[in-house]
Amino acid sequence: MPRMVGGPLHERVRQEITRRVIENKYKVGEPLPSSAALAEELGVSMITIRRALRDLQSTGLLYPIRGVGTFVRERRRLIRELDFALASVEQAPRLELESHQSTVVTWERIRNSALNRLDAPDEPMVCVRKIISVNGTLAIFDTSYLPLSFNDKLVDELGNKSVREALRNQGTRFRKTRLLIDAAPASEEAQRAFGIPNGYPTLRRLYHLTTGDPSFSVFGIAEIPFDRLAYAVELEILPSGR
Amino acid sequence: MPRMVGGPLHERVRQEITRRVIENKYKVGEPLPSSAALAEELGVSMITIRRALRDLQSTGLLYPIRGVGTFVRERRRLIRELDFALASVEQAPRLELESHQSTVVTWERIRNSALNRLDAPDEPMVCVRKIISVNGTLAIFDTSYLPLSFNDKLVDELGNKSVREALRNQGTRFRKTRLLIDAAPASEEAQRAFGIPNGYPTLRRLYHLTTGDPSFSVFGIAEIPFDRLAYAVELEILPSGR
DNA sequence: GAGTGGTCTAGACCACCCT
DNA sequence: GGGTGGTCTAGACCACTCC
Repeated sequence: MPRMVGGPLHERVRQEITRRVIENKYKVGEPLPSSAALAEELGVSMITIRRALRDLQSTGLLYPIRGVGTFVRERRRLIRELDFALASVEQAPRLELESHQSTVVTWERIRNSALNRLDAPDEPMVCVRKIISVNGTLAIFDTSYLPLSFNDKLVDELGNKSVREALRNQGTRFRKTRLLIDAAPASEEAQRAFGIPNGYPTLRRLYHLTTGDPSFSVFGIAEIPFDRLAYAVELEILPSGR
Repeated sequence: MPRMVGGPLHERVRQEITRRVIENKYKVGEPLPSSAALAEELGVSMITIRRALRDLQSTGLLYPIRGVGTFVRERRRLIRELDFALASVEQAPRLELESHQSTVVTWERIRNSALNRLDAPDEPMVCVRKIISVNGTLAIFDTSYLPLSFNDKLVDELGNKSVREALRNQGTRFRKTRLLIDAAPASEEAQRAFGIPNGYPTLRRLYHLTTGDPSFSVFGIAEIPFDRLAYAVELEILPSGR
């Protein structure tokens, strides 16, 4: 019954459902009508409904709970300064609550080929994987690689502090940070960590932290579901340009 | 026949096809076997094959050409300095070829709600939409809003130069730039512009350029398919922090 | 005309949740 | 038990490309 014109049926159904969400006919936290009900109401087959719903799940508008229903995802994105991670603790009081969860520490080579672009070495390193919540929302899946020998005290600290802080407590001082910011479909690990579907867009921050010692630098990737966080940057401008 | 264990069939098929692409069994520029051939070879229904192929299209690994076949997408991502757009023309010689295509200039309000986060005004402005190629690849879908009256010479310049350059030639000098960098599923406009499917991840740069005149500032969004471009940033570090 | 991918359909089975 | 979403199947039709 979506009287919208043009395009495949599943697309028109998708637009109709999107419209209803925007108009607040389908509200956050409440389930949509079931696929069967929607199929009957809109006069299309259930398969077409599922197709439309799945497309809307992969764009983050909806999420399914098996055996319960399909829900409207809440959407409010935090904004964080890109150099948030860089200012000293004293200078940039942490306005955002950040907690580090389910940290896993292993000993392995860098596998993620994206880090090649930062000239990451191909040697076994200490690998720290963790999920970071910001303001109570699971937001960041972080994998970092340290050129360290294991050290119980350090491993302990890595559990609940950031890598940067843990290393700072051990006397390491960083000099420079190189970042690559890009987007990518969620990795399989991120899909599991956040419960997001295949292909879900993520914002990534690839980092290379350097110290005075050229043999000691930290590499890593922070993977962030697109609906959780945005980075803010403020730049003064030289005379002109683009 | 994918003997991989666990998970739904379409997922195992997806992994099998991914493996073949990684191992270069399916090469860039050549078509994969047809859905029917894959269905027979792998011993699953064609529908399951199409499901796997569609998932791989939305992650950018494959792309379909109707009536011809499904192909492996070429993948090489350009890296650009985030402040590329900010340095003066003299100081940062443009290493990357950039061409501006199919520019459309209109008069409208800012519709994209993402720009609200940059405190964009709700008044009609000159809106410039264009597709920008970098090094010969369609890479950026740019929409910018200028608080201007129409001006034939300007509209002319907007056609083949960047907004910043065109305004510079009219005497405008920018002071500061606020940026938001995030990810998002491709907008419908970007889907059309780049021929990418619904839900395709994009990297976005939302910008607010300010001049000395508080009533004159430029807002805009640059939308970039995730496989085209990454932003590089280099930062000196204050004493410590995360 | 033969091959391709895209759409739409019906129907069956499963795993899961709630009551 | 009765609801939900998820998977997998078969089959038909269309639009398109290529020969």
